[in-house]
Amino acid sequence: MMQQPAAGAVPPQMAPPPPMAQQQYQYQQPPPPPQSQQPYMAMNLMHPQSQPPPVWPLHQVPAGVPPQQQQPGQPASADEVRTLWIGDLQYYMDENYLLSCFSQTGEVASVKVIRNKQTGQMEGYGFIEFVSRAAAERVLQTYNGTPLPSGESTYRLNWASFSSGEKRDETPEFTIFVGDLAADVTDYMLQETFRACFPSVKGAKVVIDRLTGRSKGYGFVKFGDEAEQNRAMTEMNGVLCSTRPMRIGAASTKKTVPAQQFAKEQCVEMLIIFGPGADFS
DNA sequence: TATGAGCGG
Repeated sequence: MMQQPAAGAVPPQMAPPPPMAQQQYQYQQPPPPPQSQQPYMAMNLMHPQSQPPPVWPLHQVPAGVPPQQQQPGQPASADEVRTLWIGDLQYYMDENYLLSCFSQTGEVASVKVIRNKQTGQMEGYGFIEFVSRAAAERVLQTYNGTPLPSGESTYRLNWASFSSGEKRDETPEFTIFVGDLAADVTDYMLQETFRACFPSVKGAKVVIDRLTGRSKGYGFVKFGDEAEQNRAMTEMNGVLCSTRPMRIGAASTKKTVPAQQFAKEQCVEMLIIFGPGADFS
């Protein structure tokens, strides 16, 4: 059941990586694109009503890029899992924005950003359905961890769990806390600062104040390798990121501890469900 | 300033 997508295996036919991948760091804080001049609005996708529909149907996907050929042997079937979950979205990243991010693949079937039912405010995550599982897989492999067009954060993608059951990436990760960050440090800068020395870096997150949109001055870096995590704790402490030396600490609480801890939690859950006298033989 | 983490219909 633990079938992970092959890491790093990027199919050669994949469209060029996301728009900002070439621009390594953007040191100035890029303001959210104002509604009026967003490039992604130039897609004839404006809905006649004031509220955009929650899902853009396939036939409305911009015609700029012709859809890629279906992979031979991988036809889209009704039950095939082809939806990705996307997180870490900023408040202004709506369906149009997401669509523009992935439109160059020509393989987006629908896009949905989740909103609060009461307030209508976006919750910061959404779903992207592709025309095939292969297309979703390619996007997951090539986009995940790369900067969004805005440059301020990185794509956080995973298989959508509702329809996919086991597909979510549950590989272990080891997280550190990074404090004392300069105000202009982005997810991507933080990630690349560490990745230069530690290839197992899986991602980085600068914590943003949801109200002000500004950095709270601290963040987290995830490693795939525990030894690198430990090494980074000492070797990167005091190292400059942007204009200030970072202060590194252990990330507190759960979720840092993978496999073993997970198994333990499962056991506890079994105990709660079946009681201490249960016979599992 | 100092410890995120959000999976719908």
